[in-house]
Amino acid sequence: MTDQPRGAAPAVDSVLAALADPTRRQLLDLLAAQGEVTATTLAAGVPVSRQAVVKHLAVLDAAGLVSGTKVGREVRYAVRPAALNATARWMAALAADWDRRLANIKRIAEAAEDEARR
Amino acid sequence: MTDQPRGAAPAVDSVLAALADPTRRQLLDLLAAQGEVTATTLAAGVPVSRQAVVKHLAVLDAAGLVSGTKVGREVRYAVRPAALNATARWMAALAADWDRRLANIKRIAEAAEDEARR
DNA sequence: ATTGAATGCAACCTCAGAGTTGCACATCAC
DNA sequence: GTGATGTGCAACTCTGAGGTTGCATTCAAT
Repeated sequence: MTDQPRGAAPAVDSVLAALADPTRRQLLDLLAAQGEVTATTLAAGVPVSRQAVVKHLAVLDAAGLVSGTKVGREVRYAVRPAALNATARWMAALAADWDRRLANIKRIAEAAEDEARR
Repeated sequence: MTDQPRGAAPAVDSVLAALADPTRRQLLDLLAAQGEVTATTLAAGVPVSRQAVVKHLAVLDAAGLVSGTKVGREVRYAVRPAALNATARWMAALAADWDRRLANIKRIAEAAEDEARR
């Protein structure tokens, strides 16, 4: 039931859901600061277990916000700005659309008021 | 609890949490399309009860995305683009910051590689 | 080959929030 | 006034996300 009106809408859905969690935002911050690190390393900088971090990284990965690269026996995660950029643009477009519609509605309302005033 | 930071600080936190729910996004869409409507009217265009809609509107209101105006015995809700705009800007800035950090990290990594190559 | 450290998988627990129903309280229309 | 319509409040259910623990597995290193 998750239809998105805009055709090119990527996974705005999942990006928003991913960003809604504060722990995940913190993880993204750590990732952006440290570049490529493993889930175990990240777990040290966050008040949850490694497993929880892994789950969060899976969500972020599904949203396209991070990517994992297997290097030997460990997995290095890194942040990917593309999906965030896309969502930011989507959001800005949505805000503009609201503005447009509101202006239109206001215009109609004022016209109706003039009509009634006569 | 839910104190409303009037004016600037739009609590990106609560905006993201509010937008994470698909039903709330749908409600925002309906609101943007119809201008000022009541919760009862909105409930007709969404597959949940009026009470559920009221709760969602409360969340959206706390995030600054909508505002309710009491007119007689009914409450007209309308969309407010400001908070969304602010969040979009925040997100774009965050993406830019990630880009900056990633570029920096890449530079450092390449320098280290050169160092090791000698 | 064995040992140690890292990841992956799975079962389990807990609680916030999405949704419902029922009823009391306003408010408009007559 | 009375009746009808709309809103607000409260109790309740229930699913899923966030978190934990335990163990199996993989890989590097000596």
